[in-house]
Amino acid sequence: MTVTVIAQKHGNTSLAIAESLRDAILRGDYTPGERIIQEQLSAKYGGSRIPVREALRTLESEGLVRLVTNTGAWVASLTASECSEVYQTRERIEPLLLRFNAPEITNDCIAELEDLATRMESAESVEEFLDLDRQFHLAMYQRVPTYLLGELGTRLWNITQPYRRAYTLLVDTTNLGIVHSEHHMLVAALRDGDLDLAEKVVAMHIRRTRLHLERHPEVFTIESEHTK
Amino acid sequence: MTVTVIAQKHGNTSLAIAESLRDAILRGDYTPGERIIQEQLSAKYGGSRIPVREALRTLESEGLVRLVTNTGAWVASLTASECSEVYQTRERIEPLLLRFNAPEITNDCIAELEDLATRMESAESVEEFLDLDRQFHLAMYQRVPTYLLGELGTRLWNITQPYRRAYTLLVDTTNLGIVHSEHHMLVAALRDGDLDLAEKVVAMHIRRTRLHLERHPEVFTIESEHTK
DNA sequence: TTATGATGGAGTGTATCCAATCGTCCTGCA
DNA sequence: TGCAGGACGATTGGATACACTCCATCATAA
Repeated sequence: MTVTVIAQKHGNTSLAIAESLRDAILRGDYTPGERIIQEQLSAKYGGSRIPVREALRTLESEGLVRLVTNTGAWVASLTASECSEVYQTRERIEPLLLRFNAPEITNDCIAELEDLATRMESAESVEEFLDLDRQFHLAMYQRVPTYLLGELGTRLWNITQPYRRAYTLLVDTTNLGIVHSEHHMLVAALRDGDLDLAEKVVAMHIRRTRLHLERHPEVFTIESEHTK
Repeated sequence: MTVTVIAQKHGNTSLAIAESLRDAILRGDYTPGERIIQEQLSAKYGGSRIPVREALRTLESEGLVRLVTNTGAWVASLTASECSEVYQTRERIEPLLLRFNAPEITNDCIAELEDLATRMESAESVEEFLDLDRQFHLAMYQRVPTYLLGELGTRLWNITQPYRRAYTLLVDTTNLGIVHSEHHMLVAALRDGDLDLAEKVVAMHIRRTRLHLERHPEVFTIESEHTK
C-alpha cells in the first residue's frame, strides 16, 4: 500500500487524517457499515495510531463513524427511519441557514447558482451531479461565517451523502426533472429577494426528497441488523 | 489535589472524563474562556493525557471546548451574536424534537411536567431553578430515542448553559413570571393534544429569551476580544 | 523608546510499548 | 447435533518518553 504523507506540520496530523478520511467516506471509497482498522489508517498515513484515534473521535462526533469501546470503528450506516430523521432536521435547519446567508447572496452569487443549476441538468454521471449539487449548496450556505449553523448544515449533509448517491442512481427522469425545477425555483426566489419563499422552497425540496427516499428502503441498512 | 478515580473498566476512560468535564462546565465549575490544561486533568483523574485528549476532542465537537493546535484548550465562550445564533437554531430544532417525542408524552408525563413547572415558580436559588428547568426539558425531549435530534437538542442547550445561568441572575420578577406562564401554556397545549400550538409555544419561549439576552450584552464575551 | 531577535520553559503532539478486551475457534461433554 | 467453556489471536486502550511549537521574557541595537 502507498503511504500517503499528509501532515504538513507537527501538530495537525489528526486534523489532516480526519479531513482525508471524511473525504474518502463522502467520495464513497468506504461503504456504510464498513469496518475501519486503526492500524491500517496509521500505516496509510505513515504515523502512529494516536492521531488516527483522535481523528476517529472527531468523525464520530460528526456522525460519520461509529465507535464501540474495545471493539472498533465502523463507517456510519443509517436505517430508513434514521435517515428520515436527519432529513427532517435538515428541513428545519437549512431554511435558517439560508436566511443567515441571504445578505451576502449577491447578484454574482445568484448567477453562479443559476449556472450550477443548469449544469446539473446536463450532468453526465452521478458523481458529477453530486459534485455540482454540493457546490450549489455550499454556494448558498457558506457565504457568511456562522458559529455553528454552517457546520451543522454540512454535517447533516455529509451524514446523508451515501444515501444521496444511492438515491441518485435510482431516481427516474420525471423526478429528476422536479429536482431541477426546484433548484431553479429557489434561484428565482432569491433573485426576487423573496426570502420567505426561498425558505419554503428549500424545505419543500428536502421534504420531497425525504418522501422519495422513504419509498426506497432497499437503499438502507436493515433495521434488525443495525446493532452491528 | 484529590485524585478522582473515574474509569470503571478498561476502555471507557475518555468517555468518563468527557462526561465528568462536561458536567463540571455545565455546573459552572469552569467559566467560559478558562484555560484547560491536559496535565492537570490527567492528574485529577489519575491517568495519562491520552484519554484526556480524546475527551477534549469530543467536547470540542459538542461546542463546549475550543482547541487550538499546539497551543491549548479553553472552555468555549460566546459573543452575544453567537449566542443569538444558537438560540435561533434551538427555535427551529426544539419544536421538531417535541414533535418526535409527542407520542410518548403520556398523562403521567404531563403531570410530571406540570409539577416541575410549579416547583420552578417557588425555586429558592438559581441553581435549583436551572436544575428544574433542565429536568423539564429532558422530560419532554428524552422520551423517545432519536438518532441525533435528541443529542443535538442537548448540545445546543449545553452550549448556552453558562448564559442561561448569568441571565437567570439578572432577570426581573415580571419576566420570570412570563417564563413560568410559558411553561404552563406549553403543558396545557400538550394536555389538549394541540401539537401545533405546543411547537409554537416552544419556539416563542426560546425566541423571547433570546430577545431578552440580546439586551444584556454585559453577560457575553466582548466581540473584539474573542480571538483568544 | 521602540523594534528586533534570541532563549528558555510550559504545554501540546506523537511514537512506542504494554495491558486489557472481545470475538472466534476449538474442544469436550451432554 | 447442539451447547458451554476455555484458549488464542487480532485489535483496541492507555502509560511513558520524547519531540515539537508557541509564547513570554529579556537582551541588544537602531
